[in-house]
Amino acid sequence: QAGRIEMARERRAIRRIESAAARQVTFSKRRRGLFKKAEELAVLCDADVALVVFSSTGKLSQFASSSMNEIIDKYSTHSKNLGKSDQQPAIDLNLEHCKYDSLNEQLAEASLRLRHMRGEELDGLSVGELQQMEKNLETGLQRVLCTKDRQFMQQISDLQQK
Amino acid sequence: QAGRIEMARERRAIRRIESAAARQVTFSKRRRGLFKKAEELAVLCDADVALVVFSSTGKLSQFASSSMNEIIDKYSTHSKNLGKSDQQPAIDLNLEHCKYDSLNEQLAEASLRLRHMRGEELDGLSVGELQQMEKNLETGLQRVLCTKDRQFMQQISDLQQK
DNA sequence: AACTATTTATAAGA
DNA sequence: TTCTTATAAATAGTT
Repeated sequence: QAGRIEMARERRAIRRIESAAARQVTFSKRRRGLFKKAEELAVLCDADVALVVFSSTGKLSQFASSSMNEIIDKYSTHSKNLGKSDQQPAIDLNLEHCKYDSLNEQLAEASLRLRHMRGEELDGLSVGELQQMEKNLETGLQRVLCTKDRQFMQQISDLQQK
Repeated sequence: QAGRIEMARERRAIRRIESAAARQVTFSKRRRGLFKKAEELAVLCDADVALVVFSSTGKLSQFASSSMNEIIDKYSTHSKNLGKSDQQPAIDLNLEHCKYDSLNEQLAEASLRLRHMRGEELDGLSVGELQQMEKNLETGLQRVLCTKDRQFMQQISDLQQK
């Protein structure tokens, strides 16, 4: 019985189903079963249950006996208080939402700075900003030159050792 | 059949179990089953599954096929992008998710490039890459200097007109 | 915790 | 996807 799972007709080991079609069919069936069980547990036992499933194609399904955000918050608090903090700092949903919004802004800002560094789209900048960039570019250039020289010398001494 | 659930010996309606003792026993049994099913779905169908359960006494159990925080993160992103409709999965969830992922990658890449331009974290770079950067920096510097000069001259001619 | 009668879940096929 | 059906698994009540 070990290594076997619920089945019918034939027994199937618990391993990734290779055929994408069969995997999809099984996913459909089992997902329905899992969600049903989740809800039943919540109702019968007065438990708070949250279930999030992403299919292998990235499609989301979810169930929450109360509010998903509430449960996640509760989970975060709980795991934070355990000190054990499984991974990252506990998840603050609001923080996460902001993250997505600000990601776009940060990326826009970073790529604008990069274009500036390449000397593009400089027209809107003030003289002070241009001077600051000049300073940054000169510093960067010096460091790149130093690093390049160091690498050349390293290569030379490597060759001399042979 | 409606309103009935998996059972044995006797059928039981899906309602909160009043007796605390019986509720606790059922909770134990069903929780085990639910977690098993969750894991099986994840393995068989290559799905990402997160399950959080609080018992009626407030005790936490959890299962996550990968990292709980990662899944919650993913969920947050999705539901954020879904806007109000927090039930039905949207058709382009996958697209949204990819977008978020790639946003992070792009931002990471952009900020690394910026640090390189400032002469930081150069040690991993090849001589060829360093030479390319040197060229870019010099070009950028030239353009910044030209723009700065142009702005100075503009200021002077502005003053002369007054 | 273990048992077991019975109901569900589900794999395969249509 | 849905239906059917044979069979495995889950589980309610009991011990």
